[in-house]
Amino acid sequence: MVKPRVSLKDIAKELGVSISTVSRGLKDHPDISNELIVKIKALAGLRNYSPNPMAMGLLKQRTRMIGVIIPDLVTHFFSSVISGIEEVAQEKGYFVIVSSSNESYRKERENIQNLMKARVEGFIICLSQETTDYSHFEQIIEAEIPLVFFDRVCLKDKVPTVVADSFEAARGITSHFFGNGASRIAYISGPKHLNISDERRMGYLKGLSDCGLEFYSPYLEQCDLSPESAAAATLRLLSLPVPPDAIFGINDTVVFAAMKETRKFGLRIPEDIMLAGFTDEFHATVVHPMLTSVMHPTREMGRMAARLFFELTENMDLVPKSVELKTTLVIRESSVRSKGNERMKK
Amino acid sequence: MVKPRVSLKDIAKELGVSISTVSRGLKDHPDISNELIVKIKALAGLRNYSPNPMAMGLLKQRTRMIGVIIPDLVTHFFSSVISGIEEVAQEKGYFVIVSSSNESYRKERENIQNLMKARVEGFIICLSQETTDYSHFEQIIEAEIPLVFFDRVCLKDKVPTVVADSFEAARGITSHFFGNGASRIAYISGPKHLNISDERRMGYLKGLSDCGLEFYSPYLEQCDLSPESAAAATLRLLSLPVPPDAIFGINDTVVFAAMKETRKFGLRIPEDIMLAGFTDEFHATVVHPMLTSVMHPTREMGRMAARLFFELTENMDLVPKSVELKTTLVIRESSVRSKGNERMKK
DNA sequence: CTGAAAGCGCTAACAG
DNA sequence: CTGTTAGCGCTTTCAG
Repeated sequence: MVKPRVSLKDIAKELGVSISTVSRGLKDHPDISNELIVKIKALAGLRNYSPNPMAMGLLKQRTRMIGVIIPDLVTHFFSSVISGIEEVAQEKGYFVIVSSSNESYRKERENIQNLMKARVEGFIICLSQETTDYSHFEQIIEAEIPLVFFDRVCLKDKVPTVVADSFEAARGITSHFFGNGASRIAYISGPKHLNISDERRMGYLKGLSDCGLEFYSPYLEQCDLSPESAAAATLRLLSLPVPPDAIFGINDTVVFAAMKETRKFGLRIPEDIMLAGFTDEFHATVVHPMLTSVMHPTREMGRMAARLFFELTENMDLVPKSVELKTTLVIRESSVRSKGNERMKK
Repeated sequence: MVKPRVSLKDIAKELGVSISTVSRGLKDHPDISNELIVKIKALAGLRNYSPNPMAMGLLKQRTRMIGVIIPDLVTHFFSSVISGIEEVAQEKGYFVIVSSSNESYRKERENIQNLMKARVEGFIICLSQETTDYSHFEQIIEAEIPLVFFDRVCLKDKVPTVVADSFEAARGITSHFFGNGASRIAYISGPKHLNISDERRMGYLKGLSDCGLEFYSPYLEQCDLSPESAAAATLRLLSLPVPPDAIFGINDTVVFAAMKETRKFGLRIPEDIMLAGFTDEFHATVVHPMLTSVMHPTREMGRMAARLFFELTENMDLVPKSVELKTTLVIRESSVRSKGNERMKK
């Protein structure tokens, strides 16, 4: 097994002083003579001493670990948010333990239990798609363990949250479509109970009415966020007696699937039908035509979530803050009928 | 701060017995009376007791944490490998701490230092692109801390590794191109010192000679794995007096960039030039034309790395094992000139 | 059958 | 200026 690392005791013995002297010397305690401090530090450096975090943790009851639970690691959005979290966690000397719920409520609960057992100091969580019961979160709150939600959120009166301005963004996409000549605009949403589904739906409706368009309920489609289900929703839309001439989806993965389906259906993008997504993954510029998409400040979302988390650790009585991050509509080929691949910001 | 959790002491006090009795009761020690065991377990369950991992860690000198260092989290390949690692780690009751080196040698060293300080029980690492000096790895080995490499590897005589069959795969792509009518086959490689660059290059050369093609050195291009640098390499290839009629790249990201560049250059895929990638990301089927790619068993690579890791923790004297995982060439539109979007496996 | 005591590595209050 | 002691939560001899 692993070689035991040097401890204060080892150094103390080697120097012929007591353990506490070494401990103090290492932190420049004023009571220790300068020469001793120098000697202690020299030896500690030589032996590559570093304090045992478990001993410290036991003493201070702190693990410096944050538990992060996300629906899916294998996604540009989530992995990018995690980089953001990691960035500020590292600054603060914290480690991040990521567990994926795989969009499963059961797994989400399990992950929380496991991480609580591991004594993480708190949680940063994005709800699984299935989650409609919040008792496991209440449990965290009751144990007075810091908790922050991002993107998919709940219990906003008790828990700080970071989200994108979904409403505004969906409204923006809708009127962008309209401005480019579309009048039969469809939206493929996600599970109803998710805040992001709902807010984007509201923005969509507002966008329609802003443009003087009627809401036609078959144009409001739904999927479970998987490519397969998104493809099926797309097919339903395209098969309508009067099919839409523009579609946007709750995220880019959904729209990539819609894009494939549209092409299979024999329609041209954007000539026959315009497309736009949400999140602006790297791959939006890789597909052809390049995908118009609402760019999320994903890394910043992670950073912000971590910042809220640390605010909370410092003061658990804080009134839960809700941060809404601005998004940007990045217009690309998939929603512009005029020739030219312009790429302009809203 | 966090509420202190119940300890053995709390339960012991409440039951009017000693701490050691509770400790024994919880693990069905034969010396404890059955009724006491029942009472102890009941109360422990009620109070939601779980042993403090730091106390255990201090005692047993084990943290049950694995440090994983990868070049980049925001990539299908790496996040998928990590899911695989997490899967088996979780089975074994281990946690995974992921840090990204961002392809930086400096950061890679730092991450190792930090994780050693955190007393992870060992490492699973994929080298950063910049890494050519291996002293930080030697340090891990000397400390007798378990270490496993995957994908980008080094020190194979000392460290167990999991890689894909790069040589065979590159050879396969080359002859697939040839079989589909290409004769001027180019390869965009990555940094020279990476094993994956080199093995794929060797496979490419073997493939050429298998097909009776001459090696033409301008067709062996190189990039630093960024989309920008891949695009530049592509442009150099396309601007050659006699440009290639087929290109494959060291990974899909590179080829996505090549695809964009090719289109910008005004060439049709696959009519004018065929393309193929490595890794088979999800997005290979999203681009148009769909990308032929060498499918990596990414999740399995993670699982295998974790398995090797645990073998190592159980016996540090094991002879380092090198596992090579089979890949599959998934043929899609980007490399097939006949009409029809066939999708067949090799 | 059960309790007391030592020790894992460290800090901090209390003595000198 | 430096050492001793207690204690963080737990397991494990060693004594009852």
